[in-house]
Amino acid sequence: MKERIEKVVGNKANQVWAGTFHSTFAKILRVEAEKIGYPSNFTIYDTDDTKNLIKAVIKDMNLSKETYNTNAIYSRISSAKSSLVTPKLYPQVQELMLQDRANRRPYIHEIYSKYTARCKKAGAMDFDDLLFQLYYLLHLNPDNVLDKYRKKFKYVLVDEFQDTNYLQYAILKKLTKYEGSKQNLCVVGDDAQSIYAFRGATVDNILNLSTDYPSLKTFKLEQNYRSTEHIVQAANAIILFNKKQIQKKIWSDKGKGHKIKVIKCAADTEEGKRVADAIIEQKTRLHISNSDIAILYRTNSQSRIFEEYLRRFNINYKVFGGTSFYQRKEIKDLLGYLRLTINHQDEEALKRVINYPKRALGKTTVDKIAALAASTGLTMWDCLTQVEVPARTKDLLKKFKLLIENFAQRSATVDAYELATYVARQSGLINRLKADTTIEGLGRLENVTSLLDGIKEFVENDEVIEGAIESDRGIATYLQNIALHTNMDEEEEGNYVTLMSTHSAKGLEFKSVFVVGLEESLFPSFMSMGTQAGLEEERRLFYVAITRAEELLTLSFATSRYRHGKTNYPDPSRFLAEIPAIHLETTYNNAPQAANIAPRARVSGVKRVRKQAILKIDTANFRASPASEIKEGMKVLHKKFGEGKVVKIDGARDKIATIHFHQIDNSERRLSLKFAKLQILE
DNA sequence: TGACTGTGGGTTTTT
DNA sequence: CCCACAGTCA
Repeated sequence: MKERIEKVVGNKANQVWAGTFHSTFAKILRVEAEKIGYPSNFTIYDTDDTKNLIKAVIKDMNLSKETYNTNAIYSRISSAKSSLVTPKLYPQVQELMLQDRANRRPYIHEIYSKYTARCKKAGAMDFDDLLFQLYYLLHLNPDNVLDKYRKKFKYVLVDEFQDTNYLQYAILKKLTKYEGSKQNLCVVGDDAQSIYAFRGATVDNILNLSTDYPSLKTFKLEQNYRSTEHIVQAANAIILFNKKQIQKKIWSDKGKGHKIKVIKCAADTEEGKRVADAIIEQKTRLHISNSDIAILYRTNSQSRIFEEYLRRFNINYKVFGGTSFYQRKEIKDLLGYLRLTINHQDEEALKRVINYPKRALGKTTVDKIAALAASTGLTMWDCLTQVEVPARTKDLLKKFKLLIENFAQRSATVDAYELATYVARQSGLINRLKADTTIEGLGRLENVTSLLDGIKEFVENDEVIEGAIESDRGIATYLQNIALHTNMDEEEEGNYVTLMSTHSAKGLEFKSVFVVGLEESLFPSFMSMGTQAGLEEERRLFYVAITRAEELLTLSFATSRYRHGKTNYPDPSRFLAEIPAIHLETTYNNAPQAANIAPRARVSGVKRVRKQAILKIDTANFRASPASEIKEGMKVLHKKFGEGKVVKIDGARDKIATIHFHQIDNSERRLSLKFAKLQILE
């Protein structure tokens, strides 16, 4: 998105804040947190941290973990927050209390309340807090912070508006709807593509818009510029099966195009092979390249089979989403140390690293600390030296505390990369990993190394973000970035087939799309098939999936599938039967006919916007020159942007150089000389 | 304290 | 099938 903006307005794009709701608000909170009683270096709890903390609270309250299922409680708390129900308010909302009582879980409000207190004590916000706390910041309006952001964001644009929830909309209203506001709000959305109801998104936000903004102007975008007619019409036909929808007729003038192909397979493994076969065929007969192809599936675990065959066929691919890099144990361990270093109160981080690598501080000791913390109201960190334990353990605890304090001291003087490297070594993590010489062990060590590389890259990114409140390269900002990292961030230059979940594919497009695993219970998922609303959301998801295709759409299903240790024999998805036969190349019940794709029919289309090429620069011979020697008119070399000419230098103390880089995209970039590593060429 | 073993349960999508 | 967790024993 930022790259597209830059193409239109040039370098000024730097001044635009563009990001997810979560990342944008986290950026604000990083500056304003202290106004609402959080430290500015607050931790962001991810789903694992959140669930672990909920588990701990349930245990502390001596409630049965069968009745109080962690996932159920989490979603209860999350939706309460997303509807602006505070822990205090919760017991007063009859509807919620009645539901809880009906489910025999009357103590949810207490868990919610204790959970919230623990987060606050730990200086931590969960994903929902980034919205919730921001709302309260604007609502309580200390130091007239509301005015500051209203002035700052004179124009607000929201994409994929159908996926916003009540709370996000409430925040938007705070920012754009007030006495004297120009109400410069522009939203783009499609109710047919609403696929996040499970996390609180509501189409009501679209419907309420004209009430909240009476001068609203609506523009219907009914022309599809992406796909050919068979695909568009099939999509139209499918969405008609939903009762709840805003009427519209999408059309395309890109010609009939290819019909939709359906592949029937005897087994999930065969599906992998047949899809790989079809990809080879498209590549050779239609000259489609890897980067024009995507395989979309309902669940991330389906990727494995396709990976296997793509590898076997030597087709380059990249899997997005799933268990992300940042969720791997070894990565979370190192991040845990870093989190604890910048925020000692972070309980989840402390529990994670206190005995890893082994320091003889096991369950008994940790339980004692946790109990003391619960009874005194102190944080676990403070209890490290207070808890009553044998003298030997006392020493070990002291040593651990000193270790972390040493990291913290060091963080004041070195950059994030040096700190992380130091922590990785001094904590014993590296040695522990090195001791494991299995293939997996080597992989884990490699992961840690590439995490360190990532931090290095982050530190060396010296471009000035204008209009940003801070352009911070500290470890706190780094941790925030990765906590809110989306899998779009992983997109990189290269000619690979894309493998991702249908959810992740929203907003993207490919010449050729394979939607796989079209079986009852899988797509639609058995989790949502039961209710009309659930089923309609699955159908919208299918709608999203097939409308990613520009020219070629292939659907596949298997009649037997191995899942959770058992072989299942699913029926084909009902969605297949909802596609009018006229758009299908073959009826999937019959044996496949010979493909009627005209040979050498070259596929055309707009090239997808890709990340700009990264210059290959000989980093081995790169030697940064001292900032003080950089003068206007000099020719300099930058590790990422290549050669450039210093156009001008502004500022007295914090000097900012405007440099014209001709190798990368012929643009001017403003770099802070405080951070910039430039080598003087002449 | 920590390694080891067996049991049992869940099982989707994402910030 | 895979993971988490409880219980056992040195």
